[in-house]
Amino acid sequence: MADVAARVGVSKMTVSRALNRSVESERVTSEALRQRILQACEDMGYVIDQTARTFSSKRSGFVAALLPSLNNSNFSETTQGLTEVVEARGLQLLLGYTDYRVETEERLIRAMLTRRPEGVILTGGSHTTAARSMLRAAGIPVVETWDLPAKPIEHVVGFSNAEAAAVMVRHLHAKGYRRIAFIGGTSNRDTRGADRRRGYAQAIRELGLPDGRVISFGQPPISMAQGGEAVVQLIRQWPDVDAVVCVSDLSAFGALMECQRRGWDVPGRIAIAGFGDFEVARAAHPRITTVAVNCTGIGRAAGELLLSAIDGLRDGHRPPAETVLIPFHIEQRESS
Amino acid sequence: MADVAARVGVSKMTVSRALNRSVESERVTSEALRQRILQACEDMGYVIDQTARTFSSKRSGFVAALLPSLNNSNFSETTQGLTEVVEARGLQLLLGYTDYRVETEERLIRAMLTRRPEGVILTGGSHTTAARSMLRAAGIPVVETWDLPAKPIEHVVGFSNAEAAAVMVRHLHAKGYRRIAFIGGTSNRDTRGADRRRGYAQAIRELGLPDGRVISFGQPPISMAQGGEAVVQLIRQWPDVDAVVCVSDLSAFGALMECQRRGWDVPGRIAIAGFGDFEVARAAHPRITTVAVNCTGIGRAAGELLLSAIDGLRDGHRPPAETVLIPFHIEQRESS
DNA sequence: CTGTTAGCGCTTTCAT
DNA sequence: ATGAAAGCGCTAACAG
Repeated sequence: MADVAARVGVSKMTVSRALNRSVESERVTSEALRQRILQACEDMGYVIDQTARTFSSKRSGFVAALLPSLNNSNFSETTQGLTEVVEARGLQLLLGYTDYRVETEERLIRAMLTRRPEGVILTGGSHTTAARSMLRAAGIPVVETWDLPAKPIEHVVGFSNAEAAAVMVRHLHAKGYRRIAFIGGTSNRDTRGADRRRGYAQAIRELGLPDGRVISFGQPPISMAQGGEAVVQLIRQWPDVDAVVCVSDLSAFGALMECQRRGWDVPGRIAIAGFGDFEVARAAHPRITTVAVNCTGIGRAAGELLLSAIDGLRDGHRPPAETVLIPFHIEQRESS
Repeated sequence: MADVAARVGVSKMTVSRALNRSVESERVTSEALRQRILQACEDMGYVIDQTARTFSSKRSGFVAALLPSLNNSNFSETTQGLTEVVEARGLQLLLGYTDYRVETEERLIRAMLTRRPEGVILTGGSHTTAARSMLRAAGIPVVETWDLPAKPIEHVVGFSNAEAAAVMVRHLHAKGYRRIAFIGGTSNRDTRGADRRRGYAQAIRELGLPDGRVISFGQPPISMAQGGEAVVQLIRQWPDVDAVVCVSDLSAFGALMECQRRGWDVPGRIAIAGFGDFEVARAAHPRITTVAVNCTGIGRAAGELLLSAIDGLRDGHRPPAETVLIPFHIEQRESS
């Protein structure tokens, strides 16, 4: 930077300001001078050292987003929306994936925080105590997504997974189904999955339908193959079942394919519903009834919430914690 | 750090060394003292400032990996393998996604480089000139994966996509199919897809089969829905076709479902083959014949190559560029 | 094995 | 609008 300054005939400070003009909107250098400086940087192949900048200014220029999985069209779309919003503001998005494990999430949060992100986006509302306190201590804005945690860390953009599953049960009930089962994972590692099961169970009770028809199969997130195995077990255990709500479209799809393999008509023998409106649910034959969420919208809203919180913090105040509800709806398709 | 040092009654430097003992394997402080220091850090709630550490030491402690998509089980598995290897060495993996666009990749590389990663993992062998020169200038190890670029940047872990597609064509030919088509995207944005098409075309020529039966449909990576539309167009255009190789399992699956919707028997009316051995190919009914690659193996090999290059660089020498070939094989299933 | 000294490249702060 | 000086928190290098 000193070399560039020398070449243009100004001080390091002026170069620094010219380079940061784009980030801050304050006008500092004359546009002509600024262009000369930028040109000189280009000519000399100079790029600012972000590590020194971060170190000195306490602003890292990045935001961390933690995803449970890198193989999920829902989270992928959310990330897309997040990227749009955050990069438009000149912040970089750095991703990590937790593999649906809170311990991994904790490790990642710790690692990310040492790099001083300006904000953190989490997926879900379930975190270790250590993770919570680290985030609190860091004093940076946090947004939890895809969930409606009972005790949010700060901001939230999501919906009630329990309510969504309940709505699906009521929908199937309205279509005339009466012996409605649920397929999900064995543990509560995927807390959104556990919430959906809870919502299912409650709706069943409220409607006075025969309950307890729950197949738990495999470590979440359960796979297509596990969905297939689960539906076989389901029909063996409760032969009278006429519909099944699956914890996700992936297991729903696995169940659907297994039914076809065994010659069980869907929805004639059994109706199948999924969750998430994954691509596979739209493409399958028959197309799978599912709960559709505006995934990109979650990302955008989370990004905007985070940005305004970051802005607030820079201006010295902390905006109050906000919760943005994202609507969902049932996509009624051929599988029910 | 000074406070911790004061409390333990040593110098800052000793604290620094104790904290870095875990990373470097050199033994510096006595274990007892080290434990006391670590305890003091814990008690005082002190965590090292990674940004200062990075700034001072020129070691960021992270490796950047760029993925084309966050919704692809192949890349997800590769990342899993990469994570294992890289984190075992105390390096953090920071992810970015390019959306299959070289311009986005270039922007990401620029942004990552300002944070001084110790190495970079790229997907594919196609990059902008600017990206290549930035990476070269950065002087850090680079590994390209999932491809066999003609002019690699440095290290490579991959296989020939063209050859893999050719092997699939020969496999179908051996099974008796003669009028074999190809479904892929319209542009060369997905270069691995373009390579596969090239391999297909060459194998067709070498076998003396009727050629030109290529449907290009939509911007890559082409979706399930587009695979479905493409197969309809294919059968309309060349009604004599008896098999189709799809650029990926996703489009193969879309084609398969569309055939079922229209009552075209698979593989009776038309055989369908995919690429990648995605979960959906194993779960579909009928199961989809595909090219299976050891995805996790690619990630592990890439990570190991990168680590040894980083080690070499720390010891002051640059290990010669290496290319690791990853084997692939045909999974013959029910769709052909 | 431990301490001392001197920065790393930038921005903050305070002048002008 | 621009410049000069003073660090940010840590580690490299060297000395003991």
